[in-house]
Amino acid sequence: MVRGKIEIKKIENVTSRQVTFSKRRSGLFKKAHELSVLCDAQVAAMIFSQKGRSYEFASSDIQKTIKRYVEYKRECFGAETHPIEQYVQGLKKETVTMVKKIEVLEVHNRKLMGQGLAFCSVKELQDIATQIEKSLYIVRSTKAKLYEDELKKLEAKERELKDERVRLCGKV
Amino acid sequence: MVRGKIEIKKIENVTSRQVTFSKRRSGLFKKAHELSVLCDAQVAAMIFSQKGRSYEFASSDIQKTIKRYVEYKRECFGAETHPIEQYVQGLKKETVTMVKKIEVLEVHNRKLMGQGLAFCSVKELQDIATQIEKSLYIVRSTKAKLYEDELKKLEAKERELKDERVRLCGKV
DNA sequence: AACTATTGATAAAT
DNA sequence: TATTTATCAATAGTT
Repeated sequence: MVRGKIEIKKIENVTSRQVTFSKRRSGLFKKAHELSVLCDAQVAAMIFSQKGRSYEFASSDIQKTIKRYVEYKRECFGAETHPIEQYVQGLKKETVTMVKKIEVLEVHNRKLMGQGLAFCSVKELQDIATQIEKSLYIVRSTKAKLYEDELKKLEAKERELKDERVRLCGKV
Repeated sequence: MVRGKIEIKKIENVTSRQVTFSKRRSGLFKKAHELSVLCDAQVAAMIFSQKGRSYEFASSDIQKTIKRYVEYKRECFGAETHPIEQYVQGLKKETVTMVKKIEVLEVHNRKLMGQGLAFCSVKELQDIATQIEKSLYIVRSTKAKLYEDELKKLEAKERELKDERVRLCGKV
């Protein structure tokens, strides 16, 4: 460009590279600014040095510019560029579904507990009563069965002990 | 800049502005590219025309560059710049809570329906039976009350009709 | 889209 | 890092 035009390839001399970086960086930002003013455009430029230092220029708020860019990209490539938002949408949907499910369960539960019956029709009350009667039958049967099983176990144990006693008496 | 230097302010002539936009845009991107190569830096530039058309340059993947920028910003300003992540965390937590709630409700529900009693103790079965008996009592009472109310309403109606008939007979 | 006169950018020197 | 200077690059206005 000057005093013997330079080749566009990495400047190996560190000092020289740093100087050039500083100069061209401000040059680029100046150009960016001029473009934004002259043509009434929104311009943003971001530069990261090797060392990770960050420099930026934005004709208006850079956050807005980036947001706008991202939105533009989404329009181009569809939703798949934004897994986070999709994920959030999914979570929200799931939440709504679960809230509904909880409501249904609670209502059902309350009815089975004999609560919130104020606005039930006779038919509904009959259905609930029938269900509860069935439940009661099952629970009682289960309890009875459990009793029976435990009783049998005890009887078996008793027999065992009796046999043991007989054997022991024989030995003595 | 040339043939009478120009002032840096919005070019009012539309054609002229469009031409300048096109020229300076490519100029800016060229400079951006040169900077990235010469100084081994990561450079990104985004331009939006008035019309909303988007142009971009990136020395490497622009998504990466933006991501890097955002990460850099977060480091500067702390987590509060990322309400989305917090929001997602909140949603997740809520989801977990609801899942647990649903499980509890379903288990309770099933027990009240006489299901999943296989591993209940006698004590538990007794408690469930008691609860169900109470429920049954409430439901039956409610139903009886409802019957009674309806019966009263019908009786009232009947009386009304009878009175009506007496009045009509008198007139005739 | 191409040209060109002129300003602007900047590499190297200081 | 800042200034200077000698060149090349960019580009406004013209064709």
